[in-house]
Amino acid sequence: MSRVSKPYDPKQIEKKWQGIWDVEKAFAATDDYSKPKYYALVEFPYPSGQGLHVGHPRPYTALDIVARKRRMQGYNVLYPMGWDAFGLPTENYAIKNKIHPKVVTENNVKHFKDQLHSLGYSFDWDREVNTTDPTYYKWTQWIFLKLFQAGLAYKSEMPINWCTSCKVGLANEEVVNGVCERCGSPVVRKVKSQWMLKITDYAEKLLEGLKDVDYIEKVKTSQINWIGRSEGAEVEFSLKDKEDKLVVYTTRPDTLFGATYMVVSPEHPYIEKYKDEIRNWDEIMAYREMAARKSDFERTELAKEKTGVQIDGLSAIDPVNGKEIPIWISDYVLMSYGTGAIMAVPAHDERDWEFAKKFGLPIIQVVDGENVDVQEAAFTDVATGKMVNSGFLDGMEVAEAKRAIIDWLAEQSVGHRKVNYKLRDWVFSRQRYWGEPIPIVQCEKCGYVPLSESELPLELPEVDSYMPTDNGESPLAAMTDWVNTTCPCCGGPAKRETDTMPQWAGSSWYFLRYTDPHNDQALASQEALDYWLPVDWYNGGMEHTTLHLLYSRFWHRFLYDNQVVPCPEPYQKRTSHGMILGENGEKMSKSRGNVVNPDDIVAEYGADTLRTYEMFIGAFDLSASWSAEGVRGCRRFLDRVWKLQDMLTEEEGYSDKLETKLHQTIKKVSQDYEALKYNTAIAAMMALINDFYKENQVTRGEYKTLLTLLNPVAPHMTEELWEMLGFGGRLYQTSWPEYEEAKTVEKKVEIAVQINGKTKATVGIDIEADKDFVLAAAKEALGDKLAGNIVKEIYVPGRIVNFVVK
RNA sequence: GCGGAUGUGGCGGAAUGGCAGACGCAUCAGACUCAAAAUCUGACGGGGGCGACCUCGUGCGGGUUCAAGUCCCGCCAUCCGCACCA
Repeated sequence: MSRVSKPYDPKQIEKKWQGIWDVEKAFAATDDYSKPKYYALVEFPYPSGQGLHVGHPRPYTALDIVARKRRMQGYNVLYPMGWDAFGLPTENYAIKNKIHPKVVTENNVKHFKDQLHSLGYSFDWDREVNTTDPTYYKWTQWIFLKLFQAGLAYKSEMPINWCTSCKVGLANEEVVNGVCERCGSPVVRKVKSQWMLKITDYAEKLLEGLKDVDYIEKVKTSQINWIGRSEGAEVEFSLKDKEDKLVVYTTRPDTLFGATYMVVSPEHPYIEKYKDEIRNWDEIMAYREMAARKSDFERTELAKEKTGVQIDGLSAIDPVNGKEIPIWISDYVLMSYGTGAIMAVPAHDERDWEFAKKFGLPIIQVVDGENVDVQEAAFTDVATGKMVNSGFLDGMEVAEAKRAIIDWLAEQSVGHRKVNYKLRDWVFSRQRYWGEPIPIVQCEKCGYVPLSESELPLELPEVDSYMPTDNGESPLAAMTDWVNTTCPCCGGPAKRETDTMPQWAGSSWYFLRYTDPHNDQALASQEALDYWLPVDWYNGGMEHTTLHLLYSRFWHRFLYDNQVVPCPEPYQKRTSHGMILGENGEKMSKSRGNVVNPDDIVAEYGADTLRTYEMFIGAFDLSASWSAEGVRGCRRFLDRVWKLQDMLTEEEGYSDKLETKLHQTIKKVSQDYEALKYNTAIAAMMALINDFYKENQVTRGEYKTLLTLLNPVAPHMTEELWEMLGFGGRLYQTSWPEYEEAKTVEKKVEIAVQINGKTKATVGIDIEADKDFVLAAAKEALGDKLAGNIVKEIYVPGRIVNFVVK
């Protein structure tokens, strides 16, 4: 009892246990497929030159807790880690410092791995993957070939950001306020032929698949909105005195009688086609050039002043009433959504209304409602309005009118029902060096020809310069002896594709590789895929909710359709973590000077403290600000757990006084670990040890339970205590503690006694007490305060009594 | 603009519609110490009262309910993403 423990020394303890776990291969997933499996996954990091950020350990610790708990519950757990190592920053660093990106990557990976290792994660390091490893990207290329063969990869003219001074293509991120980040010169959109993946063919399947998975609601909503399914109609407007039709997509075909003009995107092909008949060509070209300088985001901003130019020389005919209406160009219409042309109904669409007001175009009301004046504001309510000025639609409700007009359009062969998606095809080409080569050659005779599987991996050649060439081609284009090859089809001369794949490629299937990472015959064996898939729990950042999550679901679904993987959806459950901000509540960044390095925290307080703090910092799915004081508080908690050994008694069971509390804590911690509520789980353990301190004693049974519950959060110190105190075996191999529901219930409770909902007294009762007894006790407790007529008596067992008094 | 979220003490944050502020931090007081640190114990939303107590209080304005931080309607403010950063 009076023994004084040696001080808690995380540095020595953590190193010791990390070594033991490595030697014992404590956390290796086994290939014993008869055991129940659990696949926990966190997004693998991009190994940047800055090293680990304190944001990384948040999700890694959270799922480490789940993985460790599952192992203690008898599961065969797969909790892997790897490197998403292709990418722009590495390439830019390599260019600047004249070091091969492969070397930069190797160094960064080593640094990251050391850092992660020092945090004691239970990753199965034997299954580490790296997207830049040719034995890995062989299969990335293999999947691309499958997509190509299925007709889902195609070439298309797409705009890239083009720096007018550097003469290179830029990523969106490298364009700041319309100018090049490096040199400050204007950036324009330049059209280039690029590889595209037809993710739009999978829009419906990707939407459907969401019904069967357990994603947190906001993630599901984001995916649904990103896919952006809408139902409407495609309508053909004839060009006056021309054969061609101008096709528009609209969700409001019911308002066709109100169309007073049309707007096409400045890039619309008809502008070129009818060049000779356009009388204000110079004006049109000037506008187009201006639009090319803006991003889609800037172009479609509603708040901004509308701009546009009427095409002088072309006009359209409204199919419902034969009226001739003018055609304008404006930058808020994008070629990438719908058909690149819209019919404008200013009376019932806000953007059209603003445009019409600015340029004095007519506004014709076709839906009527109460107190509606379309000259004052657009009327967009579809639920209550009735059709007017619309010929045969007059008097119908909007929904009814939609159906009627679509039927009519179909009868007249000038339109049809159409489902449209906001989702756009995936631009899969990058004019960069540090990415997977696209395994395609272009032959003059045979066109685009895929390499055969036996030629994979197509490795990146060594080049002298990683700079993109000044004609917008990838650096690979300068490697003539690599580029010039023979056609696998006809044996004639051919050229290799010089664009590389985007970083998204490698990360779209990495979770499959973890199941069987060393397989050289397939991306993974059928048995491994059948056993491990789907991923049971995948956690990642909100910033990956739309792109990465959707891209990887797309690839997975495609592989399922091709019988490569056993299930249609890759992830059974998806959660998201919040960001960790600086002490000042702002995003951590070098320029703000508020960056915290996890290494410093480990050195000063230990990995267990860092892990505990990051879990305690706040609600897991919300952003939270760093607090140096808060870190110290968590270290103090661990110190208090450590010093409990001085209060240890010989008893193996729970003390009578704390038995209920122990059962409650086991229940609370077990449930909270599953529900992303790590902060309240830790709070519950803090409250428990506060009770031990009050009693100034802890039994062996109680201490064992506490150490087991805390082990997933603070694995090193709990394992050390377990060994020191001779609790037997390894803590990581111990089973998870059980609780009895009946023993979590407090026998005596204090309940609130209210009058008209305001608490006036409290009364201690036995939980078993019946209603009449409790009401009587409550009345007694209130005494004189209970005056007037009791209208109603409410008793919520174990909670509250409320008297409604008049 | 489109989409997603958030708003509770001095601070981070707890609260299946049922006693708002668990747990932690900071602060203050006490114990220990020659002293400090560390540690242990206690107090800790605002206003009022010597006091058992009273009263106000969860961004703002309404509403539903015996009872609202929680549900509904309307605002305000802040943060994040937007397809070539990952």
